Amino acid sequence: MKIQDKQNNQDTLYGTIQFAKNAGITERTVRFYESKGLLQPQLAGTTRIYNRQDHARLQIILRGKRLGFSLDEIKEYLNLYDADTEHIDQVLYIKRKANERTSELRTKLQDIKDSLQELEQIEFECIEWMQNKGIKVD
Amino acid sequence: MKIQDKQNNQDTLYGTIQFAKNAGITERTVRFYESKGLLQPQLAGTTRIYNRQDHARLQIILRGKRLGFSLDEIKEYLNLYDADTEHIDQVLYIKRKANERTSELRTKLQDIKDSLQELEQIEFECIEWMQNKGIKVD
DNA sequence: AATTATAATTACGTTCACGTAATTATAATT
DNA sequence: AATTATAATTACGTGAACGTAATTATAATT
Repeated sequence: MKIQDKQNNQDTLYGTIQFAKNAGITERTVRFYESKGLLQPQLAGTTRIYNRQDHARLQIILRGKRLGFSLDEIKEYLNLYDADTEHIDQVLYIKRKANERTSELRTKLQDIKDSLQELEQIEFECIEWMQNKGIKVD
Repeated sequence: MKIQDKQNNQDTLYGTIQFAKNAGITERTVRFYESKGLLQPQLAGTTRIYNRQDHARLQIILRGKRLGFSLDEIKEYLNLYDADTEHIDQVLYIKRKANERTSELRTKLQDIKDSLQELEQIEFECIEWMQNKGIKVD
């Protein structure tokens, strides 16, 4: 038996409202993400049921947003996870896309390092300014 | 004499079009940034003249955009640079803002590290898949 | 000075990522 | 079965960040 058996593996389930609240976003946003194909919760009749996988997906979505990716880009990223790899073409495609994303992230990583360094410099100058004025610094 | 003397320090100057082209953005975007107070080029009559400082500012703007900051946030960030620090309140404010920005960047930094690790894992699985199929990998 | 080219100024349009109801449908409770 | 509560479905609105002209003004050239 596989580790992740979607049918038998019962975990905590949530409705749309709780699912949204747990992540600190609105119901509207959750529905919007589903409408864009980023989330595909199970249906109990007409009501949406979100499980832990859905939560994990949402976390990836929110992380992507924090990094400035568009929802379309995030969708592509999610596809790297749940792609059904039957043909070699699929696997190669995923590998290529993963590498592309890696490059983008490395750029952002460098951007952040640069920014952090500048901020450190700014803070240093502030402290220096205060020391020159004879002001005690914590 | 100060190192950076804006009047006497002559460097390469550009008009709006060239300035935009150099950065790989449109004229409209440059004007838009000025209208939002992110750029303040010198005026030769009615024509805008951009110098190296302006270019540096633009690079910071674009970097901020790559990291997903809004133009308003970027504007705040730019203010940390050219704030005229006369009063202690000003300096403390800048120091605090710099620290806030640092925190945000650390979060993004962690987000990126997590993402990079996941991508590495995905790539690994792709390679593994291909090896299992007996496919040569570069 | 008249013409041409360059730059600037309105001003309306657009896409993304939702917000904000209002309405409708379904589920739960009495 | 009727009522109440919960969830889902339209549908119009919004702010950010520009795009895309069209028009106007300024600068450069002849």
